[in-house]
Amino acid sequence: MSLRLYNTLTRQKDDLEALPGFDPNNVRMYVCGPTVYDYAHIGNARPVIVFDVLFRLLRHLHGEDHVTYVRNITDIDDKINARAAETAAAKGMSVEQARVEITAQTAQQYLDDVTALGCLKPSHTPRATEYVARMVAMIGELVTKGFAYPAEGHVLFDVSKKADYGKLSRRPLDEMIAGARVEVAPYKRNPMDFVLWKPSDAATPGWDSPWGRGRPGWHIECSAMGEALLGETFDIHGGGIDLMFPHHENEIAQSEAAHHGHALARVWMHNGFLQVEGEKMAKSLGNFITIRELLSGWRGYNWPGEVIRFAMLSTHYRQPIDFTQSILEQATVTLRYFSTFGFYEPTVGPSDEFLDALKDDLNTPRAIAELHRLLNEARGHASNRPNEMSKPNAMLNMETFTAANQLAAGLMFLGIDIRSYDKCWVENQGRESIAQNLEREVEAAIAARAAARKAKDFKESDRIRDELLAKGIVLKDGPAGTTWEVKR
RNA sequence: GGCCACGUGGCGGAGUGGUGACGCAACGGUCUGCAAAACCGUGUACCCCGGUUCAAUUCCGGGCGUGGCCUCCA
Repeated sequence: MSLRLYNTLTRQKDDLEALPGFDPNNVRMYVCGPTVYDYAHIGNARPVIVFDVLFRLLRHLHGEDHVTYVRNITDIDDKINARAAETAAAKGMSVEQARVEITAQTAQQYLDDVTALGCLKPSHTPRATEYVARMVAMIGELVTKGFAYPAEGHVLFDVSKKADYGKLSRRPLDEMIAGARVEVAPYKRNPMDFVLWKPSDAATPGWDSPWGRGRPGWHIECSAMGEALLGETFDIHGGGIDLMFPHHENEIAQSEAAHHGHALARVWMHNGFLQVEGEKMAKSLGNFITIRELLSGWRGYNWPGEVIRFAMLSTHYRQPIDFTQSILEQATVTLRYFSTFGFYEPTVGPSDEFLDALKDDLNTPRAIAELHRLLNEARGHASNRPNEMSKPNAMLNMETFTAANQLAAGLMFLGIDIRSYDKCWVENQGRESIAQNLEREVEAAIAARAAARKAKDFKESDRIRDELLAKGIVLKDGPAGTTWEVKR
């Protein structure tokens, strides 16, 4: 089965490998990365996780050396400048120094956060400021070719020169103009013309250009970085659905205009929007959740990255997702079950059904359903062998082995290393010391309880069990003896 | 105001022109000193109103609801 991806351009699932120009030895993907001025929030996490799974799938299908993934870092932007101006005033440094400091710091936080969510490092993480020269050159080409014009220190893209402008979002130009609520800047020829370059005053970070000192517009950054690292045409361009217009539309206009009309990307992918507890996430509503916050304490728990990631992948990427404490709790329970059989270093790949689900437009919920099937298979067989069930590190026979192995492989494929999961949770509960001595202590207590039970001293045995329960240890009496686990 | 998505059982969430996956929760049972776990089993859903069709949750139209974009917010 080949990889099919829903393409916003065609509004259907396209077979990636069948698209003209696709080269299996050079698969290229670009995803719009963060603007680094503050902690990334949970909404930012969605595309990162989704396209990380796609990155892993592409590497699996075509080989690690044949896939290039670019996720940019926008480190020049008016919000950053505003933040930098504040910091500069407070610390008595130049705005440019402050900008460099803020963006470096925030970019590192971002990387730490998404790493905690199990995301691989992209092949390249270019910073916009490193490509200003290329942006200036590209803007120059657009002016020369008649697609752009300078006006009052700005350079604007003339959308009327691009006949198919609007083809991604499928909104005709006249309709956009009619519906526009924005006040049109007087120097624009056409209300929908957008900025490629804008002037900077002395207090604002800027670069020299043929049109004076200034800074690039947002859209041109991605066009320049994509071209520099992936070439004129690449395979997949991803991002949140809110970026479809105008950002991605404008990227297409600029890049195609600069590249003799050659397509920018073969497939455009957009992940759905995220809400929190049924509402739009907004600072004003008080439901703004950063990744850092989830990891370090939200609603009383330090949610492991694996849990956040799994919760995110339990909904198909194009569907809207309602991010709630409840989905985190459900993900926690599920991963705990999986962990029973997921402790193996997989020696086989994921099952075919698992891979087929992912190859069908990244259908992670279906892939997860397959993991449940594998769990049941592993369990079903184990249940016939009471001595070997329940305990995480139990020995399995060959039948259960394959299922358990495929389960572990599937989880690893999704970027979830179940082996670190229980450890994570124990640490969350602040029981690090217990984690180290846990096994010995608990085993000793279980032995004492077993002796009490044998002597029919149930008062004592219950006391021991309650004592362990108070420490968060749940005992389970099975036909083959007592096992235990850490209660969440 | 214009354009566009989504609306599946108590919750999460696939999918389909014709017996509606899967998981959690619930319920019954086996087991058990009790409980939990495990195992077996059970029930419950396709927003509303029209239309097309032999047949619609699935296609079309309208409505309602939620959300997105049109304001360099993933």
